[in-house]
This record gives sequence, C-alpha cells and structure tokens, in this order.
Amino acid sequence: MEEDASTSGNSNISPQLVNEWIEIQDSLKKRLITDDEFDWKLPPMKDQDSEGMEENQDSNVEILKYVGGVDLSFSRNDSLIACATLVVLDISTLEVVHEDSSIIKLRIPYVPGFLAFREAPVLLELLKKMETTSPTLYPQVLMVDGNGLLHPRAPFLWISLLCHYWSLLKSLERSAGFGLACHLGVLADLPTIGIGKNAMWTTKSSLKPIFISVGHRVSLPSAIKIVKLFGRFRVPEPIRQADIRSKDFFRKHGLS
DNA sequence: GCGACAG
DNA sequence: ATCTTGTCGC
Repeated sequence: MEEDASTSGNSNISPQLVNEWIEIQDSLKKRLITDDEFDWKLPPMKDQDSEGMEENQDSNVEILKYVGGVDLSFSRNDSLIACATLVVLDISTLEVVHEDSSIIKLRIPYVPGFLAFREAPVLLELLKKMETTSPTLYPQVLMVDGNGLLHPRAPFLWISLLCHYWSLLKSLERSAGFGLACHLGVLADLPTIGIGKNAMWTTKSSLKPIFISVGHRVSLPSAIKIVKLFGRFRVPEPIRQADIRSKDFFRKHGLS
C-alpha cells in the first residue's frame, strides 16, 4: 500500500489537506511584497526609451550581478524521484558561477494550484545550503520555474495582465494567486520572478509566449526588465540552465 | 454536476 | 514533469 505521489491524477489527497494548503497560502500571502524591494539596481539596458535615464547618481548602490534559477526534473522509471537544481549566473558573462543539485523522493503529488507544496521544500534546502556554503555568490534575484501572482487559483488575473492595467492590477494582486515563485520568495525572503511556460490557457496563436509574473519583492515592470536581460532563447537562461543541468545530473547518477 | 488548471 | 524523430530556422 504505497502511495503514488507522481501522477497528475492526484491519488489520495484529502480535502482537509487541501484546506490546510489554502490556509498556508493565504497566510504567506500576507507577507508578500509586490514592489521593488532590493538593495541593488538594474543594469543599464541597451535600447531603452524615455525613462531609461533615471538617477544614475547612486554610485553607492551595487548593480545586479547574480541571478539564480531553479528547476526540477523527473526520473523516467520512477516518477517519484526528482532532481532539484539551483544555478546562479553572472549577468555580465551569462556564465554559470554556481550549481547544486539534490535528488529526492517526492512525498506530495502534483496538485494544480499547489505546486509549491511539492517543490518548494527542496528548493529552500538548496538555497539555505548555499547561504552557508558560498554566500558570496548567493543570488540577488531568483527566477522560478512556475508562476507567481499569475496562478491557477486566480484566473481573472491574466485578463488584467493582458490589458496592461498595471497600476490597477496592483490592487488586485494582493487578493489574487500565490504560486511557487511567491511561496519560495516569501519563505526564503528573496526577490523572485515567476516564469511560466504554459499558463492555464492553450496558446492557439503561432507564437509560444512565456508568462512572467511577480514572485516576491520585484515589481512586474522590473521583472520584465530582468528577464529581458536574458533574451537569447525563449526560456531565460537561468531557468534554462537549471533545467539542462538538472537533467544532466540525473543521467550521471540514477538511470535517466 | 461538469468545466481550463503552473510542474 | 515524462514518453518521442526529424526538421525548420538563425
């Protein structure tokens, strides 16, 4: 009588557990910060419009340098086994300056809307470990494979997003979703950005967009600017590297 | 009651 | 997330 924590058809998740999860999300949401709240500043962007020339006076403030990315990959044979990977990239070189992975057995199934309860614990461990192991490279902002405020439990949100009502959106955000990026950001007290690769509606258009949403302590405009710094592939480099290296690490140890 | 559902 | 070849394009 072993439980199956793998499948998307969530096996034995009790409604009371889901209620607990909802309460946790709601309480963590109270700690969520959706404005810029970090001690670094964005590097100057190459093609920037009117507001590009802000106060370049602050020579005291350091410029964003270390951007992190996290992702999980899964075993083909045993879908309970996953590899969680944390990478940190130097934004000026785009090189990976830190990498760490850990293979774990998942105890919680994937339940849409509650991804964080499955994936956040391992990722938190990796972050905490790095905090003591190599604090000098610790990411100033973290890109998370999953959504932030744009979250399945807040379906009305993307409508607002698409309409560009960003200021209006702010007031709505607080009572909206709370995805993995938020969850992880609040628990690690680290600025995060959510990167979704498929959101809750099928893209019928020819283009395959990614979905950038606020995680924690980074505003949506800033999040977008940061993601644009990695404009080489569809998926921004930190997430992409975490994904690649997570799969590589897997092949090196267990069977693919 | 069923219906769209991040990874 | 994962199972899967060739293929179109920068």
